[in-house]
Amino acid sequence: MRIGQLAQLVGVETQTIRFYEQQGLLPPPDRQDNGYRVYTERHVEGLAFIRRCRILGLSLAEIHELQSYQDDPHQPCTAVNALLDDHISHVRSQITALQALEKQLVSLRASCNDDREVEACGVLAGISEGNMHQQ
Amino acid sequence: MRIGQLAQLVGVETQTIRFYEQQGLLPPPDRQDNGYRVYTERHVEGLAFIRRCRILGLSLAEIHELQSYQDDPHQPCTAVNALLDDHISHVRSQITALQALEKQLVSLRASCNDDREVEACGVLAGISEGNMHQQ
DNA sequence: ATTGACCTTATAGTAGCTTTATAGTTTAAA
DNA sequence: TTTAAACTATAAAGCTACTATAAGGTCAAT
Ligand SMILES: [Zn+2]
Ligand SMILES: [Zn+2]
Ligand SMILES: [Zn+2]
Ligand SMILES: [Zn+2]
Repeated sequence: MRIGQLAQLVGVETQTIRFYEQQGLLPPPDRQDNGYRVYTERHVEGLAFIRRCRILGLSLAEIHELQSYQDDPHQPCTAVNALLDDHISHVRSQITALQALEKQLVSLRASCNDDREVEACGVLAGISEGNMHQQ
Repeated sequence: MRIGQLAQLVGVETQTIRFYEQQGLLPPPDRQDNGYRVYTERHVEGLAFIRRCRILGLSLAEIHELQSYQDDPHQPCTAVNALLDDHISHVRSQITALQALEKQLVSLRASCNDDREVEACGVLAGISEGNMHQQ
């Protein structure tokens, strides 16, 4: 199968596939005489794996790490589990930070109703005053 | 005041100040004969405003928009409030997405205890199987 | 005279693609 | 058969918000 078919099958753009190949996440496929890439079922699986990892928010580096574990299937899987644990705590701290941010934004927004002039806008005043606690 | 003093006062790096100037967020200051930038109190306020906006998660484009409102102080402030509302809903949708993600990751993690081989790792199997719903 | 701290510009790197430019190949319609 | 659409290729730039590096000019003190 050629790159366009693979792209459609997995639901990515062709450039993304070339990009993953360039980044070492997808093995370089064979080429036809005209230089066109030829993909196999293993590439479909590999690409789908990458995409599902991306949907889970894993970075390309983390995906690369997972792949290296897959290449050595008789190791204990503690490292895989640890990678996921790290990622989960990463996601959790993002959530916490965003929730604090939301609170701050909502209280800022509450300091203005509409029907004012910019000059007297509670939002702009709130930002300009700067009695904010970081983070 | 020169760029280093401004940087220290507001708590950013000098390159960041030049970057904001280049991006049109901070007005170009006067120069000494030797080419050194000379800043005034207005630059201090302007830079502090930018930084507080950044802490609130506003993009440079959004900050630029806010500045354009400030330049026209007798307009009604509805646009300012609307910008903040948009930003809040943006933040909220990020939170929602991350919470869904966390749930997915936690359930994936629960499908493996340690003490398995990579071959049998519940996490890797869970990703490879691909019975995930997007987003 | 030379060290060190400061300033200048220009350029590249970060993440994960997307977009653009330019060009060659295949396939189908006219 | 010609030609146009659709596909492929590579290389390079663009996106965000900086950060880092390089190579050099300026200034005060030693
Ligand atoms: Zn992660
Ligand atoms: Zn307002
Ligand atoms: Zn926003
Ligand atoms: Zn496991």
